[in-house]
Amino acid sequence: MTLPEGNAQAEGNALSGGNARPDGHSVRQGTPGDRPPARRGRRGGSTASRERILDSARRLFAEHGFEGTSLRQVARAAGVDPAMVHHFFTGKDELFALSVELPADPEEVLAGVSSARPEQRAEMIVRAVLRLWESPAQPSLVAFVRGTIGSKARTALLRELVTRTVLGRIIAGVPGPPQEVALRGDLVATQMVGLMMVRYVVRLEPLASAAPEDLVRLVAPNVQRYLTGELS
Amino acid sequence: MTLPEGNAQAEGNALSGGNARPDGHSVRQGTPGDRPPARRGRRGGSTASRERILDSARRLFAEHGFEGTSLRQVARAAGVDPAMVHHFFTGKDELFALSVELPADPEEVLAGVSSARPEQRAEMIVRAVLRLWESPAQPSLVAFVRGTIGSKARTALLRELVTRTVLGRIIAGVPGPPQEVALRGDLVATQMVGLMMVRYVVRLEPLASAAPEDLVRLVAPNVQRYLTGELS
DNA sequence: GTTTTAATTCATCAGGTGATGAATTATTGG
DNA sequence: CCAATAATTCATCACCTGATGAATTAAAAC
Repeated sequence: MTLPEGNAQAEGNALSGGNARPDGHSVRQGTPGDRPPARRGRRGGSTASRERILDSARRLFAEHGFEGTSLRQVARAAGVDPAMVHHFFTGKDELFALSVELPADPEEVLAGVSSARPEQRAEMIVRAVLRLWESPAQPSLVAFVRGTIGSKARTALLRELVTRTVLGRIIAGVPGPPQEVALRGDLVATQMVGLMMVRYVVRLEPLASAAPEDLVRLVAPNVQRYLTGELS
Repeated sequence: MTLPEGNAQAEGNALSGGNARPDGHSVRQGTPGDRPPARRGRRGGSTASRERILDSARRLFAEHGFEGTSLRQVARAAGVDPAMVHHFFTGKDELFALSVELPADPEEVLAGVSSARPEQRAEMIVRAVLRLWESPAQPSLVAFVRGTIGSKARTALLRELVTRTVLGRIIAGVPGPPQEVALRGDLVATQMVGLMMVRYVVRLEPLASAAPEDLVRLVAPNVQRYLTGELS
């Protein structure tokens, strides 16, 4: 339960293997399974380390959450020295923020939603959310959820983000007293959050494998009721 | 962001403060703010340490998740030596399991649901879930969610648990082909999970403060559609 | 009243953590 | 060609982690 399945994927990088070591610094005789100690200094060719670190961070944060992921794990998965993480990023917080920051602008994802007539909005919302989560941003989003839910402080940030940048667009122009409209927005959030959690995080079958179009058909009517329907 | 707000609540426990220390073991001169080093040996009076540890564990797991919580934090919050945690529990895993294990038997919570006619089941489900989460079990449940979502492995356990002990009871007797019925169950899960997340974990307002009866009125119809309604 | 058992603390271990500063090597600009 | 800059690794630091074994004290059992 505690072991984080260390698959280091040691990345060959076969350059001219100069084993010459003129200074007897310290031969570092690790267990015989170690790879040779990786020449120092800048490498030739393309220099993709920064991106590799971000990719690994995304994957690991998504699997183990923020505190469950160490910088050394990230570095190992990226085939890179741990100090590189600090070379490219100021620390774990920045790394988390950059690998996990909302990988899509809500403004863009919900484009058109707030200008559509409220009576047709639900389908647009469901479709937009599914399109986002089916995109390459999915690992980042799962990471975002995992890292965010795990801590009370970060959950508070999420609350602010959702309230201010998402819900506002969803309920814009919905008729009714403000309190009631705000509640409608929360109810929509209820359904959408549950959909994301069950499909992408917990992955309940058969829903996790259902076709997006089917889900729109199934879920949108309920969302529409929350938005503009009778709440008797 | 990293500091876990160390409120140790140092618990007075004013017994006869014997500062006598016949053996010069090692005087342990900490920073002057330390409380005196707490006589050894068994204490008189009631012996509630085990429960205090479990309480603190629940609170901290709920706030910081599994890996975000250390045994020493738990011990400090409980006003107890860290070794006590290992005295009462075999390790962090057992502590987590015991402080966080589903604090209510699903069989009991969903009592009657599977024997009720499917057409009336939704209201019972919503009501049962809300009753559970409004009960004293709420902190444990939040802890369960936080600790569970934070790791892929534990999420898999959650998936099994939900599939086998919850969804089965919910969809028992619902007419239709098995695949479709299973999908209905997942859709219900979608709505209920979202409700719990938004109301109790993320705490979006005004929904977080709404009266349970209002929520039943608002949410149950949507759940009923998933269970037995037209899924056009 | 003595023995057994349980609760409590202390000291310590081996290892992991995030972070830093220096050394080494390549690329890039002049 | 040479200087500046960036990428990479190494060797650490101070600290925190989960865990263990022994010592001390009280309560329970007899």
